[in-house]
Amino acid sequence: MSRRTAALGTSGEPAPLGSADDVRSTPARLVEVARLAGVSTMTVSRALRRPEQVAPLTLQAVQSAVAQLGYLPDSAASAMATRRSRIIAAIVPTLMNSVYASTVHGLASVLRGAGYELMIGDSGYDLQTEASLVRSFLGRRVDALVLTGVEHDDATRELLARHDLPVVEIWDLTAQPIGSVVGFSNVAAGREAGRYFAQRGRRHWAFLGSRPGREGRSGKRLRGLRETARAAGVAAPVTAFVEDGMSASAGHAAVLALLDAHPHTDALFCANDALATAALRAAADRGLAVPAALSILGFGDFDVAAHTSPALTTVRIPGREIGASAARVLLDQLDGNGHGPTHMDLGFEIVQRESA
Amino acid sequence: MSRRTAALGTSGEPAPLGSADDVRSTPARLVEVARLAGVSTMTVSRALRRPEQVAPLTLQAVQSAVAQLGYLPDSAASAMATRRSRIIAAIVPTLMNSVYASTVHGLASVLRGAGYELMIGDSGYDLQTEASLVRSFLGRRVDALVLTGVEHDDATRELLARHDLPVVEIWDLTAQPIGSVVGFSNVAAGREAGRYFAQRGRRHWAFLGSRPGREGRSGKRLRGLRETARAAGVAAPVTAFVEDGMSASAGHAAVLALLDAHPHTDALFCANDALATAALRAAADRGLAVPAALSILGFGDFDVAAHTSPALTTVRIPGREIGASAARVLLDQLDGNGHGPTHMDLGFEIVQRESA
DNA sequence: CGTGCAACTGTTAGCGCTAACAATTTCGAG
DNA sequence: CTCGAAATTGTTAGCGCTAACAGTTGCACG
Repeated sequence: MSRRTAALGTSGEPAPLGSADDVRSTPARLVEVARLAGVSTMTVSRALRRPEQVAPLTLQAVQSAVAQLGYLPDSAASAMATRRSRIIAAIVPTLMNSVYASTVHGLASVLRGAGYELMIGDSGYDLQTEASLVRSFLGRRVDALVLTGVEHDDATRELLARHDLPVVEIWDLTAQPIGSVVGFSNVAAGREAGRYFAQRGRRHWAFLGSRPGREGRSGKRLRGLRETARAAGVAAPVTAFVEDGMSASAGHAAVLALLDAHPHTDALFCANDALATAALRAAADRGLAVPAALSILGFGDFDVAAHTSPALTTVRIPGREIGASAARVLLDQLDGNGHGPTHMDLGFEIVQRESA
Repeated sequence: MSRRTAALGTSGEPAPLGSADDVRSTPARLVEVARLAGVSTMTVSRALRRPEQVAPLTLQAVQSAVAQLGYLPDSAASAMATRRSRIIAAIVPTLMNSVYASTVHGLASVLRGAGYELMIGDSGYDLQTEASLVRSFLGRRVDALVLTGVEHDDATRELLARHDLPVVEIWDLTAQPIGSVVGFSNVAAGREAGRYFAQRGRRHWAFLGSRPGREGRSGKRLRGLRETARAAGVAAPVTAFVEDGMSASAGHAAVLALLDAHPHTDALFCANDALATAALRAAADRGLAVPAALSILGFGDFDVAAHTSPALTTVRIPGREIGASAARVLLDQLDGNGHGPTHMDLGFEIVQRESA
């Protein structure tokens, strides 16, 4: 795993800067299309948005004028007039993680298909950043908002209370949603992890997660694990926490400490696969066979999970489906199909590979 | 690597849907703030955007009115009036790949700091999709555009010619840029890969990439590799292509075929780490020791690269820096600091791990 | 051959903000 | 004091589009 700069390439192609030799004025407006087609602006507007309301000949005239001028409707102006921006915003903790990336992808593809554009913000797992993103998005007059998680800053809640717009929280469930919820039960995932350990005769469980400030998603998974421990009659799981839930080095150190303090540990549930990967290395460092001596169960089914050795057994979350469903829920509400806030549990799945 | 559904969780919390008990009218407008502060709308507008141009007492009155009403400026209206949307759009091939995700992150953080919002589109490596995204973004009147790669559909070029706005192409270099370019030389990267092989005494090179329709980034890397082969006096590299450049299974099959047809191959350069990972498995299937019998060099330094066994030696691209620099280039142009189109070569770096 | 209605097109007003300029106030120098 | 420039505030006129309503036409029907 050594890392060395072997070469730095900055040679290559030359840098002449060509310039367009194409003369053209300012982009066309609706009026100009109208003038060229010999109709009123309103007719052009209609021809573009509800062609069936316009006489075939007129339609044709408008279309050819549009083509000739290369007219592109100004959606900002349209947004002003209709008070609908046709923009939906989503805030995820990070884009670096492929699971959230698939959620975003699911959102974007459904929304784009319905003529909406997606605006993405990444909060870096920070609730204040989230609040400031929400503020900025509301200023942009987005038509709806997708938030990851069910924990939010007071400022966020206040803002959302003032601007009543469809909101969907994803990646978790809650009894007090802001609007709709599309996710899965993190508590149930923790319980299922426990059941998985119990079935395999594991008696000394441990949990590795990010420090639970308030009860975040990681904390809920721990709660579920604890519940199962109680029910199965095994000791309460020992815990280790890291500040930065995605830091491999911090995770590695935390696991070493945990294994030294609790040498009998035979099952470890990690709040995400980045931590699980670190745990794998820590186990190797201590000479523990995985899964023979220690079962390691990850969370998230990150890209890396299939490529570690041993390959990670992990909890898979249907990220893409969450995004797609959230998008559909919002579209339903926006199209006013009478749908109110929705509650969807999309579940999860334990993907068994080698580590547990 | 077996994969089995061990549990499907859909239990958990109940689903009561709370509703806000908070009465409030429509969100506040500039006029209302003005009324409350006892000044004209223009003064409020100024107080918000150029506080130094407003008398301290007035400023205070405005600020308290803003706070009291929870006023959020409508940036859509502002965009209309100023003809600046303060939105910049970026199109990347995919968000699923962490290298593009870091580019997006670099873009977003610099832009957000300057009061711009980023709108993201993923083209799925398809030039027509890119064109339709460009069309949609231009309709949104984005202030500037970031495109990945230097190959574009004619429709894209035509659209951009009509709407003259700052454009930056990233992740490659070219002698005929649309506007600015911030990237690295894919040809040079290929050449460097060859040099790396040559230094290690490899004589039978191979290349695995996506089918080069026109000459894409993958094709350029191959070209560089070929040039070095010629210069180093080794045989031209044998090649294998896959349709979907990210498909592990297709890559796996292609490499098996290649190794069977050319058993002397002792060095393989893959156009990305997903393919390289597949190659690693194919080599194992054929009982080839990596890197002793076969050097495998990847591209991209994906998350997975450090976790394969053997760990992947790969070409690292400064994705985040590309994004951040592209953002700065655009901001410079937008702020009219006299900067014209820019050409930046950010280079790359071979990260030596174990596979080559 | 007038009437009524559907189909189509046009007119008016305004979405919420800001550029550009006009008006007013302030204040120090002379 | 008086005057002019600087500082501060206000007025007017849109940005490019569309909702809402007001024509206008064509045509079936009695």
